Amino acid sequence: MRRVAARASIKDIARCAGVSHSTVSRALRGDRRISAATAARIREVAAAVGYVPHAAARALVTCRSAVVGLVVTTLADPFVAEIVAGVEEAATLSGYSVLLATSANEERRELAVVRMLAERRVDGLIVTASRLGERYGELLQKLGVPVVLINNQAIGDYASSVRIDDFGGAKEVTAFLLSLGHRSLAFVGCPDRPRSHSLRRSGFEAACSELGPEEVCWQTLLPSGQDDLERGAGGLEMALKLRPRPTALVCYNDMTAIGALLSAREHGLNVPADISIVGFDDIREATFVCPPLTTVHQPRREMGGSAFEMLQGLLAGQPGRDVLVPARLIVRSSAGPPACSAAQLHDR
Amino acid sequence: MRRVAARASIKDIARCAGVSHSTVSRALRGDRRISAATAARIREVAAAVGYVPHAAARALVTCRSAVVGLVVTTLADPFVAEIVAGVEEAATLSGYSVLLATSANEERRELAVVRMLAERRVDGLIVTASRLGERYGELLQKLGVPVVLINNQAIGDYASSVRIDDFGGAKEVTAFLLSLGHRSLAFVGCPDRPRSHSLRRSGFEAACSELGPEEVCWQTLLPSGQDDLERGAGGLEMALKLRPRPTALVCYNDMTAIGALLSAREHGLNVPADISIVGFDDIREATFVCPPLTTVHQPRREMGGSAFEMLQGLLAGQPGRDVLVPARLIVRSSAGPPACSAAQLHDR
DNA sequence: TGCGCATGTGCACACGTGTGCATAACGTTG
DNA sequence: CAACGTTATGCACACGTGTGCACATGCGCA
Repeated sequence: MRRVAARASIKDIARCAGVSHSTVSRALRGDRRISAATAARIREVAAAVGYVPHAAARALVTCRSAVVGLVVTTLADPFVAEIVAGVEEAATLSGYSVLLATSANEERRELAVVRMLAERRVDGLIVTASRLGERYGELLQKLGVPVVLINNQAIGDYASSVRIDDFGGAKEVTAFLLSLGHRSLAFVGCPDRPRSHSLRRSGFEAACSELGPEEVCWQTLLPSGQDDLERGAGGLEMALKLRPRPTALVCYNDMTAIGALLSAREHGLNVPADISIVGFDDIREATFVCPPLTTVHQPRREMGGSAFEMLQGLLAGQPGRDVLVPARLIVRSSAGPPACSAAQLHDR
Repeated sequence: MRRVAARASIKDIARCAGVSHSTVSRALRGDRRISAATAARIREVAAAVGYVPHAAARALVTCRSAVVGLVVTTLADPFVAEIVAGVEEAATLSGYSVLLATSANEERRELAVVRMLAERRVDGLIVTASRLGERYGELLQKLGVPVVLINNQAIGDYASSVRIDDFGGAKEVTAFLLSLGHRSLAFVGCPDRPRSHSLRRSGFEAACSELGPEEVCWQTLLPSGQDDLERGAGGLEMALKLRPRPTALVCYNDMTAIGALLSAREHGLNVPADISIVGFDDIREATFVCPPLTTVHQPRREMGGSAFEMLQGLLAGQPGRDVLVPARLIVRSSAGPPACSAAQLHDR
């Protein structure tokens, strides 16, 4: 029971100021019942001894830790990292701290993570695009603490969540391609992420449907592959074999689009002259790839921020909501008008 | 004083099992003095009531929180994010949790961060490439807790730290360029980050010096600009005006190299045929840029991991060390042999 | 039987903070 | 002058866990 780090406590301050520790506690917390003179003296002593309140002790008695847990799949993904940045910023602004945990989509890690967060008695939880989201009901029960999901992939639950408008974004970028004159399009999908995949696909189809099947020809490709990059390359290969050959690819996300882009380059195709390729997410790489990617922007930082604010609302007793964040079209140069090329005419 | 979340405590278990709470505490912690039968019964009851230990209460009495603070400048930088991932992984493996804090290199934020970490009574602190590192002595005193610095930019202190071998990496990539036949080189620097800048520059110069000034011509460019991208572009502009014109640019980091690359493209120059460009860091963008960047790899994840292990060592009473992490040359296609072109001959 | 020892358990306190209630001092009013 | 309200403070307990020490029990041995 030896004390390792001997920091001044309110009892020490009380002794120095000649009052009881309760008076110190109240004075430092700004209780108006303490006389101005006493409060001033106490604050003076506190500053003199370098008093730093002990969060754990306070948490013990108040049953509030002022800590939120943030569970992500992996921080290696810059997409996730920016969401984390948004959460951290908003949390700090409200006097909360962020306990970071990585699930890596592994069952064992997830279990350990939940256990850790339970032991630390976090006030609330934010979970991004993880499998954990699927079992959020279980989570809620286990931790007994409000949970907010970001870009949750589980279909059909009605937790509090912040999601990008997958449908609207995909529809908008597809409409953009149609307005450029494209009449044969393909969607390169990613069934691993069921919810956003089906929503983006629906948005793609909705835009095409508005012109009608006699006017425009569209279909969905589901290439297999280890990661998005591979699937993108596979999507391009599949597209090249289609007749009529698509003049534009709407890819599930930017990494898929970049995969398709690199593969197109290998096939000696010029983007966008020979084929237009668009993505979704607007990751940093989209700017540097050549040509820069036309895509749909997700305001990741803001999404992290509003997730925290929603969590704060839940903690204050407000009901949960399902917030849809609008997506914004970013026009760069990977999409252009379809070349009325010999190849294309020939294909017909 | 109403309890919000009523969780079972060891006292509840004690009541159910008909023992004292001390016995429960000892049994759950594996104290051998408790008889096997009692311990088994207690564990059974604990599982039945869904007991979850209260980390804050334990921290209060043991004076150890099993939490480390991790201070970063910004998570928006994927470079930083991967270090965070490495720290988190190692910490979790050792039963520690990570409290994340962003300083944004702003004085006010830093103050708030330190205050927060002090209140939470973190056991130790890891600081990455921040201005905070410069005042680590002050930090140490204020928090009274071991600190490990990653890629610290402050020159001349001897804290525990993990650093990439800036000198060795820059020397290796420069030697590679020389081996390709380049004889006129420029280093595009970034004086904002004094320590790594001067070390990389020294590595560059050391490699060149080995061939000697009569054999090879080299110099350092210090373009101004808002960010690395701009400085890279500026570096290229400056290089184009030099006589003899450098055939290869060694850039402070990948973002600078990418800036130079994009600018070269705008000037109608072919990389690497007209000019070779290499970077440092091996960020993800380096793979996707066109042509893919030859660069020096920093094992960020591993560096985060060893920073945590060092911190654990400090907590166990081991002395601080200054670990230099070897950098590895990554050959891609932004560097090639210098064209013995008309332009170059003409310039002489 | 008395003594010493090993084993198992409980008592009581500690950690630092917050708060309901009692109380003391003081001023106001009937 | 007494009753009462207001203001300022302290007492005592609570939160959940860990641990030094005392103590009870049982066993072996002189």
